[in-house]
Amino acid sequence: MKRTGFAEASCPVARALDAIGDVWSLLIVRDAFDGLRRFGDFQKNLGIAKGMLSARLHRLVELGVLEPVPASDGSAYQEYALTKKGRDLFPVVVSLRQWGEANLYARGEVHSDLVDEAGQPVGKLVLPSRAGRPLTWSDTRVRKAGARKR
Amino acid sequence: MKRTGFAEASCPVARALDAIGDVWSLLIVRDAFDGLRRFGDFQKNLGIAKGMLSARLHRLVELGVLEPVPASDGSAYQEYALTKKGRDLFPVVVSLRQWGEANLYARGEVHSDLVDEAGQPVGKLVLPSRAGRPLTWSDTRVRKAGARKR
DNA sequence: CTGTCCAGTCTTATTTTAGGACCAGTCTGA
DNA sequence: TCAGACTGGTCCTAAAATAAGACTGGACAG
Repeated sequence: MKRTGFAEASCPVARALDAIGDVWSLLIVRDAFDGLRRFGDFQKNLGIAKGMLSARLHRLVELGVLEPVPASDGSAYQEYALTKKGRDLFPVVVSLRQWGEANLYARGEVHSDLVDEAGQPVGKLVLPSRAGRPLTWSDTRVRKAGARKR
Repeated sequence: MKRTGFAEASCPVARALDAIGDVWSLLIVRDAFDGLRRFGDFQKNLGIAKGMLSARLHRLVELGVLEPVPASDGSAYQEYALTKKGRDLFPVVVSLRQWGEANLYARGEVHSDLVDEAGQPVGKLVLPSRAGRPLTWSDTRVRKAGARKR
């Protein structure tokens, strides 16, 4: 029997990880946010094995994160564009980036930066309460759904 | 020769994924936010193989995401508590949760919810510009560091 | 046409993971 | 107090995922 994974979990975190919780998928999405669209561009940029890339792209298309579109330069080739569902991953990529920046670099070590149109570094992600007050981990808790599995 | 992974990448997203970009690590962290602290509790709740859990916990400790602390109930056993670095992962877990909620559930399907102390559902994560204006994916770009690898 | 580029598929070797069996200290209650 | 259960692992094996590269067939440029 096949292992189900977490695709049916009642916890959205588990489901999300089941869908895109591997290194390559998220790196592909990150590159897509940077404007990459072609198989060869992803492959070159990531150094990923072609079979892996092929499988990941197909899975992301199947999930509705990417969609195949005709090449923007008029050639007969194909490109992969982020869908709405894919663009919705923006906060995921940004949160990983901010955690990495804050916790994984030695002082003085350089890294790429996320900036706005004016070239200004962006602020930190904020989780607002319904009333607009910023919340931290200690201000929140998870209210479980009825189901047993998480 | 050993594969280096992305531990030295100049892109913080790649480094972050190299550190905690696997399903189990993030589920463990999610459970830690829910208050779980003991080996057996994680094991029961996740249904993870003990060897895997052991390896993951040790890695998270080594990374400084968790730290081993004496059991809070006075017994001789050990617990694992989130460090500052671990608590910094809060936005990562929340962003995954929100993406999952919005994109992975059929209408009417129930899931657990993140609520504040008053029991109110929380708002969506917001990325503010330095000036405080909310930014979306199309308002930002990545400014590369000097290095070649990403 | 010919050679090169693009976007894959297929194959094989290696690494990782899942699932259990096993084990040594800790605690509990009869 | 000591038998049995609980805790927190380690170790083994089988199965699955991944890396690396050879191979392929259509697109395109000269």
